[in-house]
Amino acid sequence: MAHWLLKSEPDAFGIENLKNRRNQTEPWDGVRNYQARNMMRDQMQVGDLGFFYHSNVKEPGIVGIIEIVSAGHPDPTAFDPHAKYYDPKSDPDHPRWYLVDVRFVRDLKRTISLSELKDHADDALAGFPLVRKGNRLSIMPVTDQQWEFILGLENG
DNA sequence: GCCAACGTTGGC
DNA sequence: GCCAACGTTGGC
Repeated sequence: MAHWLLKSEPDAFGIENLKNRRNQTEPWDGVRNYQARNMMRDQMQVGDLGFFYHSNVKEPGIVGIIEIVSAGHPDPTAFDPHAKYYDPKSDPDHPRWYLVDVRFVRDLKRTISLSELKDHADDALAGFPLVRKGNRLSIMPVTDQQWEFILGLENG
């Protein structure tokens, strides 16, 4: 089982929104980045767990845990001319963009802030894309060691 | 609001 | 294939 981190701006869709969805489940749509697309399409598996990360807020950080509940499949919002993330270059016969469905698992007891994570950028979290300067990836892999380390911070 | 860093586009 | 221009991300 692999681990992931998924970013979202809570102004658009935060973990509170996810909790309020039917079955606390939501398609993670609107991703328009090839690296992130490839991970959803090719690597994510049902049962994988992910951190839910809030970006573009006063205190960016990890706020909860989600589970991947579907394999990658085409993102229908790319086909919809009225959708915000419509992409005319994607069509159902040759989909360009993919998504996975995610389900709320639990809140963290506290937000583990980006600044706290960066404190470990040179040791336990060395190589973790999130703490690298200029990182813009909205979906990234988390190694087992990084996952356990970050979970350990929750009680610290 | 600023701006550095990044990914994408398109001319050549 | 190169790379300048552009739009976006996202921390601060």
